[in-house]
Amino acid sequence: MEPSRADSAPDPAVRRLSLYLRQLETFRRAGRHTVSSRQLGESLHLTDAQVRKDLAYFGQFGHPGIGYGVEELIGRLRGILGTDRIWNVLLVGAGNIGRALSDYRGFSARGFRVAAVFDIDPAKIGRTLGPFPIRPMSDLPAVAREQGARLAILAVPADCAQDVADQLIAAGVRGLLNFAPVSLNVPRGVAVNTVDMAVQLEQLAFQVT
Amino acid sequence: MEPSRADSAPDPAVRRLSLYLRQLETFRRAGRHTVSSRQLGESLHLTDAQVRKDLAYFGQFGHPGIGYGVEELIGRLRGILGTDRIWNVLLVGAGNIGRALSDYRGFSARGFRVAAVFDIDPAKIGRTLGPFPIRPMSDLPAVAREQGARLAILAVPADCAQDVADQLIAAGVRGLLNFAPVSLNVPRGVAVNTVDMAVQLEQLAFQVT
DNA sequence: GGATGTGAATGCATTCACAGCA
DNA sequence: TGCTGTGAATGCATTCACATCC
Repeated sequence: MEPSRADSAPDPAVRRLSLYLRQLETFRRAGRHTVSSRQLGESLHLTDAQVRKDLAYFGQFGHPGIGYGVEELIGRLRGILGTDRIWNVLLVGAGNIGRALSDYRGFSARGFRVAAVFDIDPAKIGRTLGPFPIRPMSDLPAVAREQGARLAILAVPADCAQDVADQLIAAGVRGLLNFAPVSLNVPRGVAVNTVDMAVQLEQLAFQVT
Repeated sequence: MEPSRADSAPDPAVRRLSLYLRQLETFRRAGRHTVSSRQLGESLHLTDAQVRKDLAYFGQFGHPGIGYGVEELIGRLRGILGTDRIWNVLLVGAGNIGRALSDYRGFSARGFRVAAVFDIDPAKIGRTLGPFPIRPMSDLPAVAREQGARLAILAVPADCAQDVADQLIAAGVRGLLNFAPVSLNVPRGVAVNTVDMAVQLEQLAFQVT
């Protein structure tokens, strides 16, 4: 039995998969060909057992006595996460955060391509954000279909985030990366990931106090 | 016994405290004076028991038969998180993300003030980022001391993040909000919170696949 | 020796269910 | 009746420890 995708891996394990991939790419840049669970773990402040267990949920990728092949494991993890192909991502919100994300190099380096930029503010329509024309929300259904976009980034003010989310979902988007400080309501089958910067700072304030 | 701060609350509970605070402020804007654990939980997709247990780690804030006083609980949570006063935050990195964060309204609304902006690139020194002069890293120790800054935001490229982190810690910073896609090594007593945008998208890609 | 993969044991967070109070 | 606070029970993730293989 060698599931290319786990039947039921713990959620935290899936989150760490991304970190393993990121770290493996660093090892590869450093010219390493093989890495042990202990080394991979130490670089991320995790135990070796944790690393092995996480990877084992998804298959048998290691070589006893040797460790894991860096190149090999990168390929496996990409396959599991689904980033062995390019994802077109829609970006809504041409404000400060939208601008920063529209040409964030970290996205393209990891298989994500911002495909189009939208805004709800009529005053911004027709202007550009870097190389992107800012499009009205009315273009959304057509563009989403053309680009086959299943992911979107929400970089709009809190008070219109739910409304925009609804429109994105109606246009076929299945995963939302939300930068508005609100808890979104979405139907089953749609994934949401909210990044609230103020919450992040609050957590630090608590720990530092 | 009524600990204003829990002796040992689960980490996940502390993270949710920030969400409760955010949601309570929304309830307050809506004019509500009281809220039950069930209502607070539903708005965040949590169970009522979870809400009560989380809050109970920190004290007895509720009124049986009534619920929680919105204004009262906001004050308590601010006190626990340490955001009942203004935090001066240093920002390093005057690129796209740094620019977006330097005037993110969500920070000031929640008790955080960007106090100064730094960059390692000599070409940027002396220029401005919005209202902030971009300062050289050599100014860091003095500014950190003057402002009493214990928190900092790292918005620099991955390959210099560790170096900048070391300098910030040497300057007395105790909490780092890191936007570089790397795992930072810090001494005990320093808190790190890494936000990796590509990792966030990867998680969505996995769930959507 | 050096490393993986994995059942068993541990530890921790969530949920349950109810006593107690308004 | 409505709601909180909390011990007890459950469920889930992590860690341990070892059989297995290079």
